[in-house]
Amino acid sequence: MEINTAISALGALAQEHRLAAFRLLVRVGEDGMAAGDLARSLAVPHNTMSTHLSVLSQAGLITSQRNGRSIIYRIVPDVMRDLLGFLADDCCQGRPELCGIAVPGKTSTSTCC
Amino acid sequence: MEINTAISALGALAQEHRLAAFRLLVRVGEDGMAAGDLARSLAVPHNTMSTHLSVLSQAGLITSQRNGRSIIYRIVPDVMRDLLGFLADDCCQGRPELCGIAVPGKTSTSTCC
DNA sequence: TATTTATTTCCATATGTCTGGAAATATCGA
DNA sequence: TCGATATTTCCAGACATATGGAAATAAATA
Repeated sequence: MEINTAISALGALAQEHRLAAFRLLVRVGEDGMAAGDLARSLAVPHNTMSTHLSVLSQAGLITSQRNGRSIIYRIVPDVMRDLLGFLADDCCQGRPELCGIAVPGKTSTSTCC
Repeated sequence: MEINTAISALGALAQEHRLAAFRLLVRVGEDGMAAGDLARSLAVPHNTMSTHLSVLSQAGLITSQRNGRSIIYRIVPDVMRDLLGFLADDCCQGRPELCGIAVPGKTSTSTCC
């Protein structure tokens, strides 16, 4: 993962409503959720939520797809996985105990280190 | 990890110079690094770097300790580990394949799920 | 076509962040 | 005590972000 990709993903998640929306989308999985339902669920005005969703979208963390009058948002699993891998990467260069996570399929071994 | 802790940690890392400083501190490990050395290494003015270090510090990601004229900064491994766990948490509630990481010691099993 | 529903875009305001010059504080060595 | 070194704090300008009212766009339905 490129450093600028990581920065915009971290920045996108570093906001109360966006983090909440992202976590909700993660939980609902590939069914996704309409913009209006997200706004209602999180008690955020629709236009404000729309702005936040576009930030998450531009960071590549979610995608949108029109379905009739609604626009369905879904997470992009790969980007989240890459971000976790990116954050874990450094500590695994020499000091695995600092990160304490394992990333399957990262290399030949079954841990990130 | 509390949600506000996560937000400030994410926000602290979502900036070019801070992310670079943090990653450098992760790489040097518990030896840590002086504020001036960090500024020089990353080609950032000392006062600007000082501000960034205080943001990382307030987010709990690093700590400081005076050593003579220098102030040594070190990462706080637990907070990084907690943040990774926090981000991984949601996707592991039902959709482990989305997160693709394992957090040892998370529960009784050896993976986060 | 007109109406309702769903969402986005436009816009202005308020607030927060990034930056670096200059001054203040702290420590060491002479 | 003085000067040099290391770092922080203060400050102000430039820029970016968050918010929500109002209008615009898009789609379904009658």
